[in-house]
Amino acid sequence: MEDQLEAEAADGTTAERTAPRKRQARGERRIAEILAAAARVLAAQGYEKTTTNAIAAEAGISPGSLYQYFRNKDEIAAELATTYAAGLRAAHEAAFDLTDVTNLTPGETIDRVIDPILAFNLANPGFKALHARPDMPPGLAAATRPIHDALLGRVISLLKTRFPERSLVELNLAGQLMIQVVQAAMPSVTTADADERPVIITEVKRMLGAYLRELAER
Amino acid sequence: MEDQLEAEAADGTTAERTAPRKRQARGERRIAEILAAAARVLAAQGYEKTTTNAIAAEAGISPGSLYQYFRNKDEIAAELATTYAAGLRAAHEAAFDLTDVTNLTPGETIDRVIDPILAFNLANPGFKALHARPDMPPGLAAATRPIHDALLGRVISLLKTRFPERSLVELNLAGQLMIQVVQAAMPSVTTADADERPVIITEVKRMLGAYLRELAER
DNA sequence: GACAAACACGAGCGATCACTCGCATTCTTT
DNA sequence: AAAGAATGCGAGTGATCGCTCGTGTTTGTC
Repeated sequence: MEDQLEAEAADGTTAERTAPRKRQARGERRIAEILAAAARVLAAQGYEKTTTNAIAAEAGISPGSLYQYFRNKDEIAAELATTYAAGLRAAHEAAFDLTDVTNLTPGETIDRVIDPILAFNLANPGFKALHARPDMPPGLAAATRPIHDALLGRVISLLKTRFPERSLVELNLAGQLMIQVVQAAMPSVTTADADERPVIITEVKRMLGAYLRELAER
Repeated sequence: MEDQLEAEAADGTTAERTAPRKRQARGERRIAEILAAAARVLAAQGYEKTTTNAIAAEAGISPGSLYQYFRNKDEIAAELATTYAAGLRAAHEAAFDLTDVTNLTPGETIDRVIDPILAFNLANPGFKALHARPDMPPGLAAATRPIHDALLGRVISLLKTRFPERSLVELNLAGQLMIQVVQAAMPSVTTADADERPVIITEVKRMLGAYLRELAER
C-alpha cells in the first residue's frame, strides 16, 4: 500500500487520494475503530439517538479527534452505509452463481437470495439502523439507496429469467414487494431467540414460495 | 354533552373526568385542536423530529398553553395513539360482521380485513408515524401495543375458524407475518399516486391469498 | 536534533428542545 | 360588579447535541 512514493506528482487531481503527504497508519486504524464503534452504537441506539460523543467514547477517543477524520455525523453514517453495501454485495456474489440459475428449484432460488441477506443482518446488527429509515437526512439516503437498488436489480433479473412472459412493470412490483416482506420480517428474526429463528425464516420463505407459484399460474 | 351539571358530586373517583369543577368547553376544544395539530405535524415530520413548539404553533397557541392540557410530549402522542386505536377498531367493527365469516371466500375475507386498514391509513396519515416505531420511549409503546394486539387477535381468531386443524402457535406466526406484510407495504401505498394504489394493493392481496392457500394445503 | 505535519485532546460555543413560571386575560359563579 | 378559577401567553431555564478551537503530543523527514 506504500508502493507509490513520489510517482503522484504528475497527477494533480488524485494527489490527495493516493498520497496526502506523509504518514497515515495510525489514522487509518482510527478510521476503522471509529466506524466499528459507530456500528456498535448505531445498532444499540438507532440513528437519531446516536450521539457523536457516544461514538467517540465507544471508540476510546475524544470528540474532537472524531472530526479529524469525518466532517460530521452524517458522513460517518454514510461511510458505514457504503461499507455495509459492499459487504452485502460481496456476500451475495459469493453465495450466488449467476450461471446456474435456471436449473434451481424455486425454493432453492429463494434460499440463495434470502440466506445471505439474513446472515448479513445477523452478523451486522447496525445495518438495519442505517437502511432506509424514513427520518434520515437526504444526504444519507443517497448513500443508502445503492444497497436497495442493487438488491432490487438482482431480484428483478432473477424474476425475468424465470418469468419471461411477465411484463417488466409486473416483475418490478413483485420484486419490490418481496424485498419489503423480507425486510419487514427482519426485526422479528434478529430479535428472536436463536432457536426460534428457523421457524420464522421458514414461514417467510413459504410465503415467498407461495407468491412465486401464484405469479407463475396467474 | 353538557347534560350533567351537578350530578357528579356523588361519584368522587371519576370527578376529574366528568366535571373537574366548573367550565371546560374552551379547554375541550383546545385539546381536540392540539391533537389534530399534533397529528398533522407527526404525519409530516415523524415522531423524533416533531417538536412541542411546532405542535403549539400548528395549533395556533403558545408552548405554555400546550402544557395546560398535557403533561409532556409523550402524553400527547399517547393520547393520539389511543384515539387512533379507537378509530381503527371502530372502522373494523363497522366493516366486519363476525357472524357470516364462514361463508366468505378467502379473497373476500382478505378484503374485509385489509380494506379498512388501508382506508384508515390513508385517512390518518399520522397514524403510521406513531405505530410501533422502534425509537419510541417505552411509555408510548404501551399506548401503541393495544392497536397491534387487537388486530392480531382478530386475525388469529379468523384464521382459527378457517384452519381449525392448524396449531395455535402456527396460526399465531402466520397472523403476525401477514400483519407485518401489510404494514411493510403501507408506505408504498400511501406515498404512491392515487391511481397507482390499486395495483399495489392487489399485489399485496395476491401474496396474502397465495399464502393462505399454501397454509391450507400444507 | 530541528522542524513541520499528522494526530489527539477536551472545554466550550451556538443551536435546539422539552418544559416552566410569572403574569395577563377570559369566563363562571355569586 | 366582584371574586376567583380556567385559560392563555412567551421569554426563559436547564439539558443535550453537533461541532470547533486553542493547545499539546506524537511521528516522519532532513
